[in-house]
Amino acid sequence: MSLIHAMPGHLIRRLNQIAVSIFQERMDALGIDLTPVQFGALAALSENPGIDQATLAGLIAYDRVTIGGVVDRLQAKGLVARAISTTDRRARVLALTDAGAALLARALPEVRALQNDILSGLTEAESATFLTLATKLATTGNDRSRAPMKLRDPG
Amino acid sequence: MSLIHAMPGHLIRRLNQIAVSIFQERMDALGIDLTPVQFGALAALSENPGIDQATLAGLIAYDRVTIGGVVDRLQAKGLVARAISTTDRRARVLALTDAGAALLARALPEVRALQNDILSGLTEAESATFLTLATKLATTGNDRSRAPMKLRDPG
DNA sequence: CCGTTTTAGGTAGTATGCTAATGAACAGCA
DNA sequence: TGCTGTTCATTAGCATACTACCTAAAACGG
Repeated sequence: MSLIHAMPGHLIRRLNQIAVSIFQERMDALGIDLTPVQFGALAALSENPGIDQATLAGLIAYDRVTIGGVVDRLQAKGLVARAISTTDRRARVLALTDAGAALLARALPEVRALQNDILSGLTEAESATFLTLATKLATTGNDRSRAPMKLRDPG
Repeated sequence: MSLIHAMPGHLIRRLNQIAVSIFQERMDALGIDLTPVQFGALAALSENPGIDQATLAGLIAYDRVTIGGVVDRLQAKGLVARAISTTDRRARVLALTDAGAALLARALPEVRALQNDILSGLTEAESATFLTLATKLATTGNDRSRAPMKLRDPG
């Protein structure tokens, strides 16, 4: 094989390409109009209703500019409600609408199932190992990313 | 942790984000104006001069539309020469310019070095395991991607 | 209370990464 | 030869993902 095919960077890029493709394929088959990123935002909002955009971005490690567009589209689809915070007029408070919660409930088991699909090339043991190592990499490398993950209540 | 943080899809997305960030950081420090994608294209062209865009896309698993824009920018920077094929007037024959070859030569050792940086959270043994599993995943999942890798001379 | 700094969100611009559709050209076959 | 199907590249459009910069507003220090 050639220069780049064995490079971790290229391999990771390929894995992401494959994972996104599997996600979209399954959602299309179900008639659910959600991207991986949009699903992530809905899932995070479901567990943390009432947070603002910056907090949401930190929870799922999205860029703060990117999250604006994502929320725009989720709002346009009627899945997320966005309101100016009563305690901080800069902030936009987010929450799932009923339609958003319903769509998430429909998508969630499918997304869970499709995660196994992403790892279908590996055995059970290999999958567990891969997840362990990937988690370790994502954790130790978190600060290297331009949009690091930030959990709430760091106290 | 929450719903999505343990999902392979999200983890892989994070790894890609981190890997791209490390790449850009290093290239910026060196004053080299190259994205990971552009570097991949240069590396593939270095080993396969004279191929057309579709072949290049297949070699490094880029979408065929995407490769057009990538080549546009590489050409604008004077790194790649693009000419209409003499044997197939649809095709665009690509090759590195001298400047492209020189820049690749300068970038290559740095990119090799930075791959270790991407895996710096893992031990030697863990890195080897991760690479083995990632390669297996990328290989078995290749056809699931919208832009599968296609090697030349499938005979 | 006032001035400085930080933070939330936005715009503009660039680069990937995809779909759908189009035009041009090639390849195969009756 | 001519018809059909395929392939190469491009365009338009959409969705991430980032930088740099901007405004408004909050937080902090004296």
